[in-house]
Amino acid sequence: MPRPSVEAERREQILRAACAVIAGQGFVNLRVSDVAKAAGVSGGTVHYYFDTKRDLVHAAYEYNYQRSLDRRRWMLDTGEHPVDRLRLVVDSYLPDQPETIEAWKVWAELWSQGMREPELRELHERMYGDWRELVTAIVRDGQAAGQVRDGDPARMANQLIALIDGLAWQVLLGPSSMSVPLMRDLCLAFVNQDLLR
Amino acid sequence: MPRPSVEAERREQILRAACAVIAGQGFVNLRVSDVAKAAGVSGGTVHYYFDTKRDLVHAAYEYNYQRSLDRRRWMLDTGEHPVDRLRLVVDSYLPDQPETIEAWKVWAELWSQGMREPELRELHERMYGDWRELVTAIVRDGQAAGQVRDGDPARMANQLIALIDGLAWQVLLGPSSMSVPLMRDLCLAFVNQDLLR
Amino acid sequence: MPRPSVEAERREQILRAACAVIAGQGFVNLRVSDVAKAAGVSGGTVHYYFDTKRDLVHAAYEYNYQRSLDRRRWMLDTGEHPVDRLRLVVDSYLPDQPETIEAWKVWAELWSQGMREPELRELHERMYGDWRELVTAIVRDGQAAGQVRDGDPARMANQLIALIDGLAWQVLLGPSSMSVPLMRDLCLAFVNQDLLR
Amino acid sequence: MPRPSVEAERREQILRAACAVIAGQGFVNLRVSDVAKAAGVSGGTVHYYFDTKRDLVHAAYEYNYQRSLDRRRWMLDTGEHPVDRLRLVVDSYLPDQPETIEAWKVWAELWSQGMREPELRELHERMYGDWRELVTAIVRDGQAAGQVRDGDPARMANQLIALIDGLAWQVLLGPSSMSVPLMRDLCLAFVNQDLLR
DNA sequence: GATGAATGAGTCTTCATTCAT
DNA sequence: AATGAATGAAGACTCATTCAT
Repeated sequence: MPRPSVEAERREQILRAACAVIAGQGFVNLRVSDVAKAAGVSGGTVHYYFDTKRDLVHAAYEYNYQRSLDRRRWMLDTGEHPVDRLRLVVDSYLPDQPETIEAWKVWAELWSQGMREPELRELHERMYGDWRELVTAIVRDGQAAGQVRDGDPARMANQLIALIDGLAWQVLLGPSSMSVPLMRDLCLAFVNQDLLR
Repeated sequence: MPRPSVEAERREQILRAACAVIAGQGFVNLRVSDVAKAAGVSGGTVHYYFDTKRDLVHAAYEYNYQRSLDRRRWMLDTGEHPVDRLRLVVDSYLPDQPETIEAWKVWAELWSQGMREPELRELHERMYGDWRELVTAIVRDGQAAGQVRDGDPARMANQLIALIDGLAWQVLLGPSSMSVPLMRDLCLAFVNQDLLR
Repeated sequence: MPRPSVEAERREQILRAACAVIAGQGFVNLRVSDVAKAAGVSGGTVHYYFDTKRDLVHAAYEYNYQRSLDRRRWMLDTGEHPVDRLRLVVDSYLPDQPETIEAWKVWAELWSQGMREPELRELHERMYGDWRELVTAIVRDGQAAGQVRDGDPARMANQLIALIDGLAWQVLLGPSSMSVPLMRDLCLAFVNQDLLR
Repeated sequence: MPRPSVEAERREQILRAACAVIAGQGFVNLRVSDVAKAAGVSGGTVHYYFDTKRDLVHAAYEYNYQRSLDRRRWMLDTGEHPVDRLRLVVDSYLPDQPETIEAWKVWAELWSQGMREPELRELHERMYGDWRELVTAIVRDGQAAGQVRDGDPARMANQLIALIDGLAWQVLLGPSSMSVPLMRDLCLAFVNQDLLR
């Protein structure tokens, strides 16, 4: 009697481990045996689920993205005003929780690798495009509600996102030079000054 | 009578090659034999100048930074008004020339690795701190000249830098989604809207 | 159901090969690929069982010692008179069989390396101490049986062992100058003259 | 005006350094650059005097032997009675002075390598033969003087030498288990008991 | 005579991948 | 479905040796 797919569960367990390892030691230092150990399975098992290291890592990037999205999906459906949703975007992006930090680090690895590998670049463009669209939509909603200035919503979204990204890197690389509260402050200041009417 | 030591020259030749390789294929895929080939020397020679691959790469990051700095040093000494200097900052940072793109990619690798290796993090903090200081100084000059708004110049510099960084990543990762002209436009818009009086 | 772990067996197979290689070409010329070839496994496999060349060689020295001990253990339990047991010691130590010669050569390498490496020195001291103790015990038995002269048994044992060692080196280094029968003769003469009552 | 052979002097300086390095870290770990550094010359210079590492090391063994011989030559010409000369042999062989210890260690390396390399084996046989002959001559003198027992002087010399060698190894490898005074004691006891009339 | 920059062959070691069980 | 023993290709690093100066 086949158990209701142990496979799906095991697969996710491995992907979770892979994200933790990527965040912890970076893709450069990732050995599939590390992932195996972190997942509590044998090296052979990892290859049972993922043909190559490459497949494993790509799947992990995808998984990391989906998880991030799931964590933020409520933001979209919340009844909050668009302006508040914009602020939630900022807050939800702050690398201040273990979860968020891990996600950020995995994301950062994808960026780094995406510069070289076309396939990863595509993956990234898809994900980043979604994200851009999501923020753009909020801006557009804000304009419709008369809370956000006129202007190309895509431009505004891009500026906000870039600001967040740039500051997040600063936080990840030098908490002493750029703290999470300061990052938050600078982002919200931008929202107030440049986006709100 | 010692020959006019060829060491400094050869060392730089190797570092130049290392930067090219890092930019071209990333640190992950860098083999010291690649650097050797790019520099037109033997693998042994690379190790004659750099004990380990690690040393080589760290020195390359440092070299990349110094070169970037040298390329921009004129900006500091130019007689331009502070406002124009701010615009030069933006322009000089655009990943639009082979040179700048290479520098950006190497810089990006350093960020990625800096997240894991304390020594590289320190290197990065030193460099990034310099850069932050440089932009802050221009903002301060602008305020003194009555061209730039009041407000904490460090905050303003951080915002501008973060915006540039975030957009540069977008350009490097997806020229189709974010072009250099658009990046320039968004940065200058920020300067006009948020920094200028 | 785990296979009846093949590890112990394979490990020994590799150690056997390592001893053969050490005896055949010396530690200086030992490449782990030689050991692999001699053991009929891949180079990777050797490293699967021994992290480093160093570990491999140390384990081989230990193995060589244990094997020597096993080969001689019967001497201890034999019902022979102590005097005959002393003669057996001499005989069992003669480098006259392929087996004994190999053991001697490995032992000699350990001596040589033991002069530099503290860890090997310790290993040697432990082994050599055992051996010294073993011979001392026989001498003591001989004294109890009234067959061996009075005197410090440890002194006597040390003299006999040193004589054997010194002569064995001569045999190994110059069979033409020192033959096995002559070595035997000189050792037994010492036993008769200096140890027996 | 050619200086009266700087070469011979420089050559010896290098050989002295080579012996020190061999004694200090063993042949296995000897790099010719180590010898160069110890001699205070460049690596190139070592090769100017010795074509290959092999040549260098062989010459060092030879040099070590000659130096040992020079140090002991007075023993042969001394007016002492043969019996006292035998005791001098023992004393001069004790590894108790930095000089003697170094010589012993180099000698030990030669033994170790001699087991594999025919050329070194020959070198060793020549040296060891000399030494054997020297001790044999003293024994023979002693017999002629009526101080030493009858019997084959070569046998006696071989026993004494082997005893010395075996004990010297014990001292070099484990000063805690075999001290120089004890070594001396055991050797002299052998001389008294077995050689003297 | 002496130097030290340059070389490249030689090895250890790592690790993704395979596969018998 | 899972294991882990075994593999072998890949790559960092060492070091004896060469040679232009």
